[in-house]
Amino acid sequence: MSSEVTVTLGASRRVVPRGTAVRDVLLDGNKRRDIVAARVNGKLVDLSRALEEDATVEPVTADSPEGIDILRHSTAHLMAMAVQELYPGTQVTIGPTIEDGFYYDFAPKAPFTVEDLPKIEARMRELAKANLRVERIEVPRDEAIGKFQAMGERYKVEILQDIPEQTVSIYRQGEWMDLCRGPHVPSTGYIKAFKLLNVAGAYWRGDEHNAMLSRIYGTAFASKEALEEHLKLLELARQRDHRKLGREMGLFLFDPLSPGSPFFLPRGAIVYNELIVYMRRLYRRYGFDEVITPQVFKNDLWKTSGHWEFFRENMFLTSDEESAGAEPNYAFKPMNCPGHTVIFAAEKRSYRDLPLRLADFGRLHRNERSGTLHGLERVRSMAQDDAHIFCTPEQIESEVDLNLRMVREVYASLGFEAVEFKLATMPAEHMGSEEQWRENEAKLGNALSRNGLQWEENPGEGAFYGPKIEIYVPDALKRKWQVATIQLDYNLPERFDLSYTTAAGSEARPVMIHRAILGSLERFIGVLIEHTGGVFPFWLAPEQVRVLSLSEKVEGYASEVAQLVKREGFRASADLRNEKLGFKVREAELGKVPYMVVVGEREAEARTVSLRMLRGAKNEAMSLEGLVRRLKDEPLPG
RNA sequence: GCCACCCUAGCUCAGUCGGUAGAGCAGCUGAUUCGUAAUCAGCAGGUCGUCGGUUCGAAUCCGACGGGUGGCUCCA
Repeated sequence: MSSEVTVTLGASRRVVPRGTAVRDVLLDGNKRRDIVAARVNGKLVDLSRALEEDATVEPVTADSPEGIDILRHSTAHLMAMAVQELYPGTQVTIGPTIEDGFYYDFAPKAPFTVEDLPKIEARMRELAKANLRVERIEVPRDEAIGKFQAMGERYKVEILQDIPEQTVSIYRQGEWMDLCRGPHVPSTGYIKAFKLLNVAGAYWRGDEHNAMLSRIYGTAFASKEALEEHLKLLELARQRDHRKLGREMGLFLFDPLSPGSPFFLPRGAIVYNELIVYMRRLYRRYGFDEVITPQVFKNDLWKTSGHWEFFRENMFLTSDEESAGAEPNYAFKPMNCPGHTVIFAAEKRSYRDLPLRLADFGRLHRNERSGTLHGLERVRSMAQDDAHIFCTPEQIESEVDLNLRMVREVYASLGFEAVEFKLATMPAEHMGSEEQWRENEAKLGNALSRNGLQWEENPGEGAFYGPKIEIYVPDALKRKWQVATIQLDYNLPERFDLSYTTAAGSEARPVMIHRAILGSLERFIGVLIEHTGGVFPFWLAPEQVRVLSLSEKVEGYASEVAQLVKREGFRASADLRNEKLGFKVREAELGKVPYMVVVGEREAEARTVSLRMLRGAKNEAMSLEGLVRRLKDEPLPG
């Protein structure tokens, strides 16, 4: 074995003694704090890592995606160190980086509160200033177990026991150490721009049967400026919160008398109904038939469907006189599917009837746990643009394709770019055989790939009756919400003993596909508000045109213009109040009315209007016919 | 449901050490008749989320409950 190794650094190549630290070839004596780690033969390593073989070495800077991740992870360690110093007896668990930051879960003697954060932050700053060396130590796994056991860190011991490798790495800074894969920044002085954001409860390993830990969220950036910018962005996102905009724009409200169930006000109901109108147009084109089905069903239906066994916790139960004060004998529907099987089974079906696509905007009620409710994005009362497709096994692929096309059309026309596709696979609690599940998962995965869509697996997240394609879009704070879904189901047809007559005259079992494109209209509207900042496309705007009169003298003309626009089928109003124009413009801007039509004596005289578009600085004079033409030219999707 | 926090006028928020509440906006009334993001003045509006406790006295301290916020979990 040679005592030297060849290092490739960009275009140059050098020979250095074996065991030379990455830092020495990369920094060459320069004090550069922007390089936090290195990539050696493609693997991320510490700057202190010794080169033991020929290698290509690349610097990882703090502002690169990998670099910022390392910086945040090191910040999480710094936080854990500060916490354990300040609160002796607190155990550490895990502290990963997440999008835009990091968190660390602790098992403290008493849960942390936000008041603890400044103190922890202050200690972190001291520790950063001390510029402690961050050292990687590799030890046999069993030795590490003994070490952490001695430290009383039973969560770390549990983690170690699940690690298959015989050697593990520990990172030490000062007296403090933590089990960690690394890499990390060379010393705590690298950590300059960070902030602790909030505290939250979190179960150990995400399982509610386990202990409740105390989680602290924070973030770190390569520079103070980048941190400031991020905090500003968070603030802007809060401005776009659909709950805030919904109240300000008069779209909906919530009342403690029905927690988690929105009241859509006249303006919000317009958005709601226009979305339904849009979907109905698509249904005609894509071949769906709309049905209207009951709100409550006897328990027998839910017992047959499996909801009684798998979904009862989430159902609102109710009774009629037959229950005679005993157990509730009815339940509000949480899903439309069982009701649709009733329609399918009501007639003798033939292969000629398939695919049968039944769409339903029926209201659904789900008793979601109180802590999960979140504005319009998680509600207890909702309607979906729901449909169930009954088809032959051979039709599955073309039906899934049809719905994927529909998903793409809808999200493209509404301007959503960040759409994520996932394939949710068999959950622990499920109906049907594993073999059937795997086969169906493959079918959905193939459909996604066939349609040229990027997708990831979401293991164990399928519905209890089948695997599903889930489509996610983000809200203002980048939280991802599932909107559309396409689910394969062999189980309900089995449970309801559904059948159709084949061409050969035999009886066969249909397959059901559950699907929604917008998903819950409530959630979709919530996400749409945040996506658009409340500035809806023209066709969805609750108020499309507002005529602003300049003075009492033109009241009549202003009303006439508004009437004309209304007769043409647009949602319009006239602001005839005795207010200054600037004030009326301001209110229309805040109300996000796309067309502001200003009329004064000049316009009344010439029978014209002065058009000001929302967020548009200049105004345009035009005839009444010109205005109507402009409105009619506004695009309508579908 | 669990952990932390919050709840004062329709909305956004002040309210010191425990001494029975205050602003801006919105609303109402009046004046102003106005050219592209806030005209002026006056009036009215609150059992301080609810219930209980501590105290001579509670918006303020403690507890329970309700609702909400951020997470966990669940899920469209």
